[in-house]
Amino acid sequence: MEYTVQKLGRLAGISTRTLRYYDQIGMLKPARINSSGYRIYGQTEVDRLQQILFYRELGVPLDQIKELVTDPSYDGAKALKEHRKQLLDRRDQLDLLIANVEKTIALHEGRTTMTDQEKFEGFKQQMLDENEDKYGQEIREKYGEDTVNKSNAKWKSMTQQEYEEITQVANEVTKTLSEAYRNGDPASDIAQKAAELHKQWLTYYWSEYSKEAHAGLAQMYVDDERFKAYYDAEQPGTAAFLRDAIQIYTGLSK
Amino acid sequence: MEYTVQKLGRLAGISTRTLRYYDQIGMLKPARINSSGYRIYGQTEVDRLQQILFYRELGVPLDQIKELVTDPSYDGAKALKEHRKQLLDRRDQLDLLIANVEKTIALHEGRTTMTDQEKFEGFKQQMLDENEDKYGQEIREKYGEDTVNKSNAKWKSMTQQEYEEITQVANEVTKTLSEAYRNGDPASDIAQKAAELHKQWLTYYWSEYSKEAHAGLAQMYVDDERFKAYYDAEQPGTAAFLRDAIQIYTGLSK
DNA sequence: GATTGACATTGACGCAGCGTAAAGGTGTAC
DNA sequence: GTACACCTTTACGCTGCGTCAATGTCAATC
Repeated sequence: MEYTVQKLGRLAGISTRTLRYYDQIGMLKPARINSSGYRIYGQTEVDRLQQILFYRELGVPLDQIKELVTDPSYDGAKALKEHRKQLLDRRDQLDLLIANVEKTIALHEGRTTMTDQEKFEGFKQQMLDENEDKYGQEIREKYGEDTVNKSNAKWKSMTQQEYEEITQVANEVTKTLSEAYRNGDPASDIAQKAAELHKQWLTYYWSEYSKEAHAGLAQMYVDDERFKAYYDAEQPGTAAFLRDAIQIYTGLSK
Repeated sequence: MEYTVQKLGRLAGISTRTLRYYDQIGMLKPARINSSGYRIYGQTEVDRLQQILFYRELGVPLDQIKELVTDPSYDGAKALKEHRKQLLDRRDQLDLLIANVEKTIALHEGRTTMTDQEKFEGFKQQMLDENEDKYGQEIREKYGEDTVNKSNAKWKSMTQQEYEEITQVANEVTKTLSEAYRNGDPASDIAQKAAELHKQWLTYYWSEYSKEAHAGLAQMYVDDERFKAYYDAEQPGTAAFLRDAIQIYTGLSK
C-alpha cells in the first residue's frame, strides 16, 4: 500500500503540512519521490508515523521523538521518565498558578460586597484604628489635619484595583524586607528596594508624599511597641532595620 | 525617581529586552524619551509594570494583560475567571498526559522483567496455545513447519519495543474494526484500514507475509468457533465482517 | 583630547510546530 | 478541453522574548 501526503494524512488524522514538516526536519522521510515530485510513503513509514504520533500524544517534543525513532540504541524508558518529570514539574507550576488566581478571584469577590468595616482587617485595620486612636492627635498635629483626613478618605474610596495592588505591594514589602534583613546591610540594593516598596505602599494611603514624613513614620516603627512588634514578629530587629533603610533611602540618615 | 531601562529592569527583575518589547507592543510606554533617545520611566510606569508582572505571574497572556491595565472598564474578575478555566483545562490535559506516560513506563518496566510465561497472557496466549494445540498439525501442514516454528521463535525473542507496538496495533485493530463494522461496508475505507492494521499486527508473528495466508487466516476466524467467539464478543458478525474486509484487502474475495 | 567601558538605541533572526496563503504543476473525470 | 482535486515549493505568521550586530552616548580615566 502506498500513500500520498493527503492519503497518509487522512489515515493518521494529521495535516499534509505536518507531513511535509516532518519530512523537512528529517523525522519522517517518504519512501520515495515519484516522477512528478510527489512524496510516496510505504508501510515502513506508516508504522513509523504511528510511533511518532504515539510519542507526540504523550507530549514529547519532536526532537526527542526523532531520537527515539531514529536511534534504536536510545533509551526509551529513560527518556520517558525524564519526560514524566518535566510533566510533573509543569503540573506543580500550574497548581501554583491556579491557587494564586483563585486567591485573587476570592479577593475580588470578597471585595465586591466588602463593607468599609470589613475592608480594614488584619494589619491594615489595626494600623488605621490604632493610628486614629492613639496617634490621631499626635499625627494630626504633626502632619496636619488634612493629610490624615485625606488618608482615611482615600482608604474608604479605594477601588477594587487599588486594593488588589495594595495587598500585593504590602506582601512584597514584607518579603523583600525579610530578605534584605538576612543580608544585613540597610544600604544594600535589596534593602533600598524594600524601602522603595514601602514608599509605594505608603503612597496608597498618603495623598502627598514627603521624605520627612516617610522617615518620620519609619522612626515611629521603632519607637512604638505595637508597630515594632509587627515588623519584628518574624525576626527581631527588622523594624530598626527598615527604619535605617528608609533613612538612607530618603537621604535623611543622621 | 526616574529609571532607564536597565535600572527599571533590575528593580523589577526583568530584562531590558522585555521592557523594549512591552514598549513596542504598547503595553508599557516610558513616561518620556530624553534628548538622546533613552527611555525614561517614572513612578506611574513602575506601578503599572508591577501590575503587569502580577498578571504575568498568573500566566495571563500579554494581550489580555494589556486590556486589563489599559482599559479600566475591562472586567478584571471575569477575565480572571476565564483564565482560571483555561488553567484548569490545561491541568486536566496534563493529568491525562501524565497518566498515559506512566502507563507506558509501567509497561516498559513490567516488560523488562517479564518472563516468557508472563509474556503470553490474555488473548495472545490463548491464541498461541490453541493454535499449537489444535491447529498445530493443521497449520503446519498448510503453511509448512518452518512458518510455524519461526512464528513461535519470533514470539519468544520479542523485544520490548516490538511488544509495545504489538499491543498498540492489536488495540487499534479492535477499535478500527468495531468502528468499521458499525459502518457496515467491508469495502469502505475504514474497513480496509482495519484489514491493513490486521496485516500489520500479523506481520509481528509471521516472518513472511502472503496474501493467501492472510485470507486463509481470516476464513479460519469464521470457521473456528473459538476465534469467532473472540471477534464476535462485542458485536456478533464481526468475524465474518473482518474476513470479508481482508478478502477485499488482499484482492482474494471470491 | 583620546580612549575605554558601561550603558543606550534600532533592527533583525531564531525558537516550536505547524496554519495558511500564494503561485504554480499533475491526474483524472466528464 | 476544462474543471477540479490533488500535489509541489516558498514564505510569512503566531508568542515572548533571547541574542547578536552595528552604532550612539555618558562618565571616568590616561
